[in-house]
Amino acid sequence: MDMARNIVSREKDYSQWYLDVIKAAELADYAPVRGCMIIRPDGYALWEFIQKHFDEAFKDTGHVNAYFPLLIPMSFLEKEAEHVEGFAPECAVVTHAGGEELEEPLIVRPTSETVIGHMYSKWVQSWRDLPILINQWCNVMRWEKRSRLFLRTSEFLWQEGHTAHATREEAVEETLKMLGVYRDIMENVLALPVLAGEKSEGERFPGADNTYACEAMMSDRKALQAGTSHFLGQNFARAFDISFQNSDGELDFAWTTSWGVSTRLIGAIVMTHSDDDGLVIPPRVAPVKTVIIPISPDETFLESDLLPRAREAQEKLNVVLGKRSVKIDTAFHMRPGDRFFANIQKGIPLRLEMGEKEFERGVFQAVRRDSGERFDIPWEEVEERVPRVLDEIQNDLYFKALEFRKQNTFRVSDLEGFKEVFAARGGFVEAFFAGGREEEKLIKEETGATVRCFPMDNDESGTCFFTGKPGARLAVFARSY
RNA sequence: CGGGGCGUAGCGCAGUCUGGUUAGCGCACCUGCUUUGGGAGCAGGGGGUCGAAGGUUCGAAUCCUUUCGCCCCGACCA
Repeated sequence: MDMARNIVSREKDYSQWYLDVIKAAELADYAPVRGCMIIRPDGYALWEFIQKHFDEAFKDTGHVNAYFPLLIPMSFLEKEAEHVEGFAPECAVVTHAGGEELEEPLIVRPTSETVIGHMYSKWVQSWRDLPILINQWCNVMRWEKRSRLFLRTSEFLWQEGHTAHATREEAVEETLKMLGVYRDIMENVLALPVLAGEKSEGERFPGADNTYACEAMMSDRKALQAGTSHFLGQNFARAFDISFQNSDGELDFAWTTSWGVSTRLIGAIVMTHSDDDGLVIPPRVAPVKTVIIPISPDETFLESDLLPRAREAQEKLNVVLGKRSVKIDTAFHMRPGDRFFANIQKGIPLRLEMGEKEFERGVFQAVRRDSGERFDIPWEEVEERVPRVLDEIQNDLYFKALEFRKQNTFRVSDLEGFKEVFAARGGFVEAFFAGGREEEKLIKEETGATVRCFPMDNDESGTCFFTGKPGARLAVFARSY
């Protein structure tokens, strides 16, 4: 297949490739305001599908949606010491409104722990009021010095879950449960293999006792934090006075959690699955799962034979794959080559092409976006075969990404081996690590790599590669976005 | 916030050093004809206050000053 002429190769310039893919697929565009982006219809449709899967899972685990305001009194932020320190530098502040200077400046929310904490303190009096399990879908703003479409923009869309519990155990369980929900959807729906684990001290959410994250490897071997779940202890409950009377009649502070995934996931999909021809979307999140492309120079033949066939297949497939998931390409003003490329760059998982030759044989020529593989699907088998092929694509994308991660994950036991990996092509490095903030900083200065997480499903321990201390936990290091 | 690069048609660029026709090329767009199974061909056409402001000059896309914006690379972050 010819190289796409509007997309630079990954080999040549990875970050330009990323931007080219997004542009070619019409996912996003730059906004007139620095650091902000426009999410175009195809990008937004992808976000809606991502949202749909997460939202279902939140509701299945007992959460409900609500909405809290965009503007937060500046003083709220200041109630939690670490929180203000972490977020103040990147807050946008509203000082004027209605033509007058405000008595108290308002910040545009960078996250909502503070307002939500304020409200929870009103809503909670008794242990019977707990747990509170609320999620909100909204935009947030964190002023960024350097932005990148989907990965880091000043304004972004996300979901933030905020829960309050009567006991520490329950809150910890919630934190880990939601991490598991994230992992499940990322792997099974977005086809992103992720490492779920605990963050290091230096990477912790400002104000949290503990932060957990799902870390994914992009196709340039760098890590991307795809979602986080925080155990906030009683820090915010103390700051906002979320107190309640327990069943013994004693006053206690609630235990809270928060967890979020954002439009960054779109960036993760792009950088995990796409290739030099453009976007590749895993079928389960693809707004358009299959496109039918009737091809003929003969208008009469198109109208009387090809299009009716195409519509028939579309209707049948929409029943099995979901409403509106099959599109018919009717861009007949374009030449066939242009039409193929347009659909390739859009990342549509499967194309069903049909011209005179296929028509005579009663088949579609199916072409997989991920592998380029072609094969015939007889008309009468469409409903049965297409979903199966889409499942195969979904599966193959996941395992291909998993295999890539495995191939680029290295176990090291000393600093020398550690440096070698990052001096070469980079990747994930597994090493026993017992250092703190200082050691992390030194490692970052020397190699650019940071602790991505201490993976959950690993209870090995060994000698720290950096400090030589025994009994160290296994950490995964990488350069990251 | 530091380093680098760039602002000329929707996109990509040339022209700027060395000021001087009516500011040009490719792609895209519009019209017509011929085409049509993996990025078509021919012909015609539309589209620009050369990022902005000030200055030098008979004359500025080009020189000077100021300014705004964007992209890339680093430090900080979902």
